Amino acid sequence: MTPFNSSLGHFLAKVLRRSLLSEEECQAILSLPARVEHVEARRDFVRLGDRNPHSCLIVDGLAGRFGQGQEGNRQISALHIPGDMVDLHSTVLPQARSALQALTPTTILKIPHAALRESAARYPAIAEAFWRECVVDAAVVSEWVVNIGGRNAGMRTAHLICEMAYRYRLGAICDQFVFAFPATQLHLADALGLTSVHVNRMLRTLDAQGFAKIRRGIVEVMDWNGLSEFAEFDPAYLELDIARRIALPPLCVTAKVLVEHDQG
Amino acid sequence: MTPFNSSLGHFLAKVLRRSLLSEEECQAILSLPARVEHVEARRDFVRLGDRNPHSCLIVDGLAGRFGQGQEGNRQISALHIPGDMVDLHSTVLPQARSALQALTPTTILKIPHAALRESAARYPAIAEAFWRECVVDAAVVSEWVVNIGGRNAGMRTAHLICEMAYRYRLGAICDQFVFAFPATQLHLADALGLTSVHVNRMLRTLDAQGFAKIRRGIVEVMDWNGLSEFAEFDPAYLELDIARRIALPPLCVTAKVLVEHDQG
DNA sequence: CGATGGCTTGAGAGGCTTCAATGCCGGTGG
DNA sequence: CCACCGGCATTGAAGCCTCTCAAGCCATCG
Repeated sequence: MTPFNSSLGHFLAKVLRRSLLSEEECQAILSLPARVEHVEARRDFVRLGDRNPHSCLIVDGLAGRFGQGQEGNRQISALHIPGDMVDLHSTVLPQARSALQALTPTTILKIPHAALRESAARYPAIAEAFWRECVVDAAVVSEWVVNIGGRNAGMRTAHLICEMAYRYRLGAICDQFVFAFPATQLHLADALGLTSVHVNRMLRTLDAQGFAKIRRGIVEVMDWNGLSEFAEFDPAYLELDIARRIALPPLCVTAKVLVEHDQG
Repeated sequence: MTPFNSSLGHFLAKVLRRSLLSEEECQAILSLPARVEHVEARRDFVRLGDRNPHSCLIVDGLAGRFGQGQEGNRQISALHIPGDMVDLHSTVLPQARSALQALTPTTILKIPHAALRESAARYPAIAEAFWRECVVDAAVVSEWVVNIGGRNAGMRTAHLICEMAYRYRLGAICDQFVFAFPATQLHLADALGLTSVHVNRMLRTLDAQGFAKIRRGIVEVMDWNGLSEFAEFDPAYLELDIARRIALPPLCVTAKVLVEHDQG
């Protein structure tokens, strides 16, 4: 199994939490053609206005979506972690309305729109799954509006930490844990609509309250209950367990396929 | 032609600016089954967590999407005007993650998911068009993040006015014009992440600068160039003219159908 | 060892909120 | 027809949250 397919497996794993696919449909996703590319930190791999013939899947690293705005005061409107298809929407809307930048050295997989469209056309369930992925992404952005518009700096920061924890760990949360999240305080500031100075102060507060701390790209959650309550965090919007809630045919058939390819 | 279809025509008009559909596909949309419903001001017609079997199209009035948050400090994450299918995403993600509330007395059209899914299944172009509508909605929300997180109160307010002007007039903008936008200053405050007191001051400033004023739900733009430059407004994200830019087969065939039904 | 990038901390300024009071307008009931 | 009432707009004053500016620190790396 090539490394391509194991990355696609990571993507498929997320998709399968939200959509039920047959073994054949899973195979179709796993065998999508793709080209690996490495992007150094601070470089845009999608620029505003670009019309690329492919979507990008994050294999490794961290990427930010920068909304159309002035150069000064850059605002990040989404953060993308490994397994995220950052660009899936470009399949139906090719012209990029926001830039995508690697925040750390990042590996991406470029998947041709033609191939995505082909598998969507051939398997309606895949088309629906892709559509649903876009809808979930939108729900996350929508929650960012609530977060930035409706909460103060401390809660905002805590909420973002909660979201990233939940996404990195695919919902597997206990009271204390650690995870890698290589964003700088400047990145956090751009994502939260704050200054890096103030983000710093909020992080020190969260640490002092015993909730969580960040050191060199490693987040250490010391009190998940306290943190998530303080942030008013409700993970429902991340929709990481819909397939189970929709509960049509059982997930095990497709899960088998997934495991094979993850270990490959 | 029933009033149902003329409302669907308004929706179709927006869709056709972004997607190219055959005459038959337009017909399929126009003949979607639907039920009219009137919602009084301040009432939720979709509550958090609801699993409705239909999507809602705004026929008349104004609706707001309220993100999941505490009751105090309500944050609006989207505003929806006549012709908007506020709920299209619920076709693939039935459980509502945000409440929808009528801000003024509002008329909606409830369109069964079953019918939407059926037409999407039968006409792949319709599935793609629906998917694209969701993606455009997401782009708008994304721009709200940039607006709220990255601009100060004055620019924020101006930017929202620009966006609503552009959406109400479907991009047909001249230097001076008037349009109805029945949001109160409290609604604007909830949408902008400000207090109504401060929104009021910003509106008075915009008026004093000769840009625009709002009186009793009527926006009067006195200097579009000044206003949109002040707000750093770039309408590209609203994607109101993609079909023309994509420019595959000409639009005239479908446009004819549309006009017939709009006048019906 | 200097250069670089990120983190930390302080002091002062200012943008926005909070609290509070008044005015305006349309709707309603006597 | 008029008085009252409720929701919204407007304005002022005080205070806090966050920004700005600035400096110093620490780790990493060539």
